[in-house]
Amino acid sequence: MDYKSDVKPTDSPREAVNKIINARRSGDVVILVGDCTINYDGRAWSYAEGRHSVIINPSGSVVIHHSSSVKAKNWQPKGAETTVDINEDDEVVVQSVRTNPEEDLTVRFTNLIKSVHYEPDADDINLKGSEKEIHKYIYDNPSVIDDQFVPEKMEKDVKTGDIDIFGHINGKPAVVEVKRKKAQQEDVGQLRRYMDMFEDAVGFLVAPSITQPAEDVLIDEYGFNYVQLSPSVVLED
Amino acid sequence: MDYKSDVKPTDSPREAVNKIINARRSGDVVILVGDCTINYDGRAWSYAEGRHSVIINPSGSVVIHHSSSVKAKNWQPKGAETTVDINEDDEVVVQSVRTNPEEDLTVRFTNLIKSVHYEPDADDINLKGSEKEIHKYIYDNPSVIDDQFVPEKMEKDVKTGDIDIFGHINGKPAVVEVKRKKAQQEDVGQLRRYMDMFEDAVGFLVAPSITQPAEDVLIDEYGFNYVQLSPSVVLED
DNA sequence: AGATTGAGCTCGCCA
DNA sequence: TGGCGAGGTCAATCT
Repeated sequence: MDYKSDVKPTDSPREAVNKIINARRSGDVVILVGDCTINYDGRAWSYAEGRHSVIINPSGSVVIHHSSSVKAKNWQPKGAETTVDINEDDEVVVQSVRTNPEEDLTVRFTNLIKSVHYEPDADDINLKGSEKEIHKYIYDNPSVIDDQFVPEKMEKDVKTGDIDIFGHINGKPAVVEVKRKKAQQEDVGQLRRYMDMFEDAVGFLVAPSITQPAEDVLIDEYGFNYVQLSPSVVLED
Repeated sequence: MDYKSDVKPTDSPREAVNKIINARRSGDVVILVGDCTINYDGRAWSYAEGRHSVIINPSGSVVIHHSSSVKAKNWQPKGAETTVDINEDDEVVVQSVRTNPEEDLTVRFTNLIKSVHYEPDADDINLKGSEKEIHKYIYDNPSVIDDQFVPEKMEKDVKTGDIDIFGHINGKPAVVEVKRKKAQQEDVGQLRRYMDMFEDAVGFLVAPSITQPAEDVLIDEYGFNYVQLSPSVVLED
């Protein structure tokens, strides 16, 4: 692998583009750093000027960051057709186009400071906790909901979505909606949509905590139940 | 600005760390590229190994990308305390800690290939469209909802949230809920929550498009109305 | 400081 | 392919 092919500040735009195209042709990730204008047009639109870092992956996906924010300012998901070229004003231009939805992202570098190219790894290793684990924990330990709760099905399909855990309490249908973070009004609404499917059912919202307005609506207005359960309790199991 | 201080593959970990610390001390953005292990522990937890690019901003925010995804694999928002150091095994280690919530992100480089350092810009320029603009457009052009619609208030506070646009039609209260993308069942539920506040009201869901199940519930079950309106129509105005 | 909402959410799963 | 839910969502706004 040739680490010398990165773009340096002294390179002409034409040299820079050649290096970048070569790197992309050999399957490298390319990161460009410099002053640029960014035009995005698609589901929404945006325009920006400033110093950014632009990551171009071999898959065609693009991510653009500015130092002021941890979130990407612009991007293009994998599957986009991404090209790097030079325009009539001798500026390096990155264009990334996707269809369905049709979206166009164009970055024009008025000052390309430098670039980094590197060969991606074949496969990486990833481990993380998920909400599914909490479902399983409750299914295996139904008494955390109610002593009388008998779980029957996880991810039960109904007309308006998936019920996390469905079962019965003393012969009545029981609907359990699980959130791994603080529950809000939207989550109460989700539970209500499921509850509308049944007659005389008992509803539970399970979360590590709940906002006051959400609790008001949940309990006072709908008569559902709140069960406090932290992901950490599940993980320690 | 000294562009020569970037880390090269031939640098020792100790040289690398010195360059990085100097760059960060002078307020530069630092991007590290190499093979690393990533430990995150906080609201959730995760572990990963692989070749990543790590962006460290002067504010302390950190973003970690892998070539396989357009979304950041790990991150730390601005305000985090981020340090770069060397461990007893001569490996470059990035540690980023924040409080409230307490979260720790640690990246250990088993092979730091290279880095890029650059001075961020003082301020960038940003322009983009927002949902507020659509609200204003409807308020100014109420006939897109209904010929009889008379708007009265934008962002009207009610118990369960904010009604986007509130008004009257032939003496009846009218509630308008606006979405800038394809409407789903959740959005119908939101409109319903607002409609529950009034007697004999007329409800409108405004969106560029709507999913079939959402339209079924909206119209057949609740008797509300769907109005097709694209952000692009608003922007052309 | 806490709560709510918007966002080009992306990603994965399943019908 | 479309719909839906999960996510460490973050960032802005207001109370």
